[in-house]
Amino acid sequence: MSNMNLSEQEQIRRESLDELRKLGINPYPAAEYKTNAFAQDILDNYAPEKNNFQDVCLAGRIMSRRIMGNASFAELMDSSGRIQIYARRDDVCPGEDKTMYNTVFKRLLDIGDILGVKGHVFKTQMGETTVHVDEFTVLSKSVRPLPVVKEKDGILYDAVTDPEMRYRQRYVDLIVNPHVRDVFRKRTQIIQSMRELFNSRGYLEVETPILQPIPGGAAARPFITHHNTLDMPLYLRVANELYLKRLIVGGFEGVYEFAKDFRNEGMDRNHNPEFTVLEIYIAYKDYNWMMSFTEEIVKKTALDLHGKTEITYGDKVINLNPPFKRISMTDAIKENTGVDISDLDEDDLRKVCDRLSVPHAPEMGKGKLIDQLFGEKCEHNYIQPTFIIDYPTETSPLTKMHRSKPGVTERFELMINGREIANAYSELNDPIDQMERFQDQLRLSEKGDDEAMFIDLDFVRALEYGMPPTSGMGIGIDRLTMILTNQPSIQDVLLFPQMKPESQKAKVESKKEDYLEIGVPEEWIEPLKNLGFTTVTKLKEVEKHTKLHQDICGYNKKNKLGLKNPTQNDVKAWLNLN
RNA sequence: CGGCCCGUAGCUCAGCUGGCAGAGCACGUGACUCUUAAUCAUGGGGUCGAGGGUUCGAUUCCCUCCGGGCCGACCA
Repeated sequence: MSNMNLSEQEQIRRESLDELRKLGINPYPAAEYKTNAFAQDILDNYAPEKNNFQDVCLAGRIMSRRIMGNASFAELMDSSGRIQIYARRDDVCPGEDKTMYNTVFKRLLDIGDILGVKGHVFKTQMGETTVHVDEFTVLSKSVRPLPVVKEKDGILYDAVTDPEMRYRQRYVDLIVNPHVRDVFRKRTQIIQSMRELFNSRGYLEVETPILQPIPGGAAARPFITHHNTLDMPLYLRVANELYLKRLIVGGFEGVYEFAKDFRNEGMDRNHNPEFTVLEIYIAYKDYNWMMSFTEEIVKKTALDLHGKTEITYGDKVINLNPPFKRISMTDAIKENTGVDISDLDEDDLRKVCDRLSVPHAPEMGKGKLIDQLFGEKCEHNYIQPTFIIDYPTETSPLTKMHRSKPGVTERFELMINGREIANAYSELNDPIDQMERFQDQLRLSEKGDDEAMFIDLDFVRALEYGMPPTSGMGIGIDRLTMILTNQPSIQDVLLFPQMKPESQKAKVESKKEDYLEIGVPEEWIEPLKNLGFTTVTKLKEVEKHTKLHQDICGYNKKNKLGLKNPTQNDVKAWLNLN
């Protein structure tokens, strides 16, 4: 047994496990456990005068225990919430045999175990709604102690806050931090709200490739992988835009996808290597229509979630009630810096950047410089929802030229809390223009812009067959969820945020045979490993066999192993010091 | 990639100027039939993230590494 590596509490729980088995109780039963109640439903709806919930069966995890002599309390947590249970010896054990109460309930159960209970609901003298247990079933034994979080008057004591624990072991976070489950329920609800809206309009939810031969649709560094059979590189998608537009070419009027995208870039509180984007494309619409639709989407999700459009994010109050402010990028820069860039050329823009100490690089073109000015000086100021419209052509290669303003495209981004939440265009559907824009991107790429877009010739071919005028939009679901659930970091709205792997201590251990070969009796192998001599080599590095002998005898005594101590000469022989 | 901070019992955290490793909860044993951060008594539990250095002596000081957080850079 290598129980020596387990903590005391883990060992005790494993012993309880064995004891349960000896009592004929399977700690991991296979059978379905039919419940007929949830904790929250009981708490909300139990009324003594109605005499309801008198034959309930529920299942959940033991979260706390208050063990007394012949009666005990515990708290059971199911998916809906927590409820107190009350077990009395003579109710649980009506006959002579009191084992189920005295031994199983009081001694062998632990915080963290999954338990099923049958009984009736009552109110205690203290007024707490409680399930009086007539019968209980061990449904799953927990052999690893859970962090114990106590709570009184809504204040948590010893709450688990260590981010590493919370993100790496999200299952623990979800168990002991109930509000975390709420966040993820809300995340799903946000997506459901949108899906309802889209489906009610007859738009089609689709799935498009995640493994793409050309990572198109956005300017970003992709993850690359390799397909063995085809012997070719494949990329994890950075966007699904080009595929959805192919479907509009194919004749669907509205298509959407909740897509995981992947970008091989930095990680911080707003960026995770994989993230979720809703992209939606609708034929015969333009970006003006899409702005109104975006307002409707945001308003609906907020209302469905909170019943109001005014939300709190950190120390800010944000009102998501439409209409949202609309301002062109040029006007936004004027509003925030006082500089009118509408007639400036590339050199002038550089001077403006220098004057405002906005960093820029030689390979940046006019569009990039404008983008840079906006990003540095304007973006963070738009706390209330604001549409920034009419982006430079250079950085918008998939967007239709503006119908009346030269040099800009029909594109908008929605800013909330100073961050981009949505991005949309009147989609470029002129195949010849599209091909030229792709070639411009190629030139930028040759100039050193490593995030210029790849050319997708098949996409151009699709446009050549004719795509109806279309507007498309993408919403960053993670960021929207952050705002709607008041979470400061993207890691708080991702169930399993990306983390560096834990250092799995590469445990190189010598085999049993290796120890036997140098003369160590089998019974001493485990103790030696626990003393740190996990390999024969390490053992042989010992210089004083007398010291090792002392350690071994001491270990034997301390752990009450009752083994026969080796002689000094035995130990000397293992080390080959003769 | 740079700056700052953190890593000690299952969990939350103390540990001062280098001198036997601490508390609360949890856990074990005993008492207790409506408790609720249950209570009372009592006991056990540690590779102080890893490795190296200085020192008679390192959880503490120095260096390297690993992991995490915040801020910045990059990145829509």
